Amino acid sequence: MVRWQPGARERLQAAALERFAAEGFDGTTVAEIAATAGLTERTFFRHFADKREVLFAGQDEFERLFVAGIEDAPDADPMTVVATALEGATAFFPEDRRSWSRARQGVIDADPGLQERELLKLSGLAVAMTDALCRRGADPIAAALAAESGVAVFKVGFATWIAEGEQRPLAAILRAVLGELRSLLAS
Amino acid sequence: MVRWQPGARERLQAAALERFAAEGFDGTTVAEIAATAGLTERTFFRHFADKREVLFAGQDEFERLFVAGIEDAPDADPMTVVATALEGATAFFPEDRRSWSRARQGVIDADPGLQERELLKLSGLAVAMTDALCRRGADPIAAALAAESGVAVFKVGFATWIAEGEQRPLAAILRAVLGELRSLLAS
DNA sequence: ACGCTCATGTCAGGTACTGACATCAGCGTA
DNA sequence: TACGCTGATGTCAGTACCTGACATGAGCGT
Repeated sequence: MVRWQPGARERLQAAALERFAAEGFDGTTVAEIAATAGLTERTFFRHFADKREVLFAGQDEFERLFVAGIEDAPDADPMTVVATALEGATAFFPEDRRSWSRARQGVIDADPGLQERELLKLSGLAVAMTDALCRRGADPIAAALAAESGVAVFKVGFATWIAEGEQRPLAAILRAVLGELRSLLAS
Repeated sequence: MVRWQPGARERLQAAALERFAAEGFDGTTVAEIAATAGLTERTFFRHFADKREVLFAGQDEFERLFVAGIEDAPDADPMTVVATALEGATAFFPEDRRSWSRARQGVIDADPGLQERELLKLSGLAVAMTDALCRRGADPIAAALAAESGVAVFKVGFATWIAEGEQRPLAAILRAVLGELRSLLAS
């Protein structure tokens, strides 16, 4: 007889998303999530730094993918490098994740606290990209602007991707949004 | 003999910034801040929705200034309109606020929780700008990108403004940063 | 003198989060 | 087999954030 079942972390994540979607983020206590996963509150906090973080595990991997995309891109100006990395990062969001992403985003959009956390993650992404660009020799201001622009394109593109009725894959959307941004700033 | 001194809100804000700078955000309790201001914890929460918010009161006014700048701008493409609004919003940060802004930013940069809140405020700013641009008839995607770009320029410019040794006024810096962004995306 | 308003105080309570210590299955090793 | 180590989990106590309900009392109009 095992004392504890494996996959505690994943069970907690699944339980949290389910409960948040049903009762709302504020309407769900950590103790409830843990109980749903067959664990205790204390164990939840051993797996996740705080209640919000349970929805954002895996972001590190996404960030690493993005940074790797920058490091591996062929020599070019910062914005083109970012565009290349943007392309590569879409591998993190294959088609079969679209409806799951929609559900998760719905939960986040319903709570300012979760939005804060998402913005912090995206900001961390921009910082990591900026650093990676600087390591390639880019000017710091140019690197920061390119990274922030890349994140802005991703935000707008991702929102479009999970919008009702949207059919295009994320990569195609990101290309279109980036094109729009370029023409916007050409004036 | 008065039962309570006026300016409770301002006293709380001053006490909070002082304590945060000295003991750190986490190392300061709301009860301490309130006591420093000669009030109780409960009163603190009547003035500010949560502990973080005490550092961000006044952001609404800044946002209104920004939106007004967009509404009053002469007819032009979205990015030019945003550039005009950016110009006008610098009135919120006159020279004599620079060192105060530096101190406040130092406190924020030292705590992830405060960074989250700052990002949420900036995101709210971008949303308000997007809406204002849409009301002027801009395309939603173009409006969102212009607003996000404007906020990115402001972030980078503001960080430069409060950097050690920087002399230029904010407006001049923002013009330069925007120029840099334009040339970055021209390729 | 009366009552209204409104900022504040007081108190009880819920929830997030943390530190310290206990438990116990699995596993290697003597 | 017996022993002890490891590591995930449980238990418990405690702090701080935040909220709802109710009390207080100065200022003000009537």
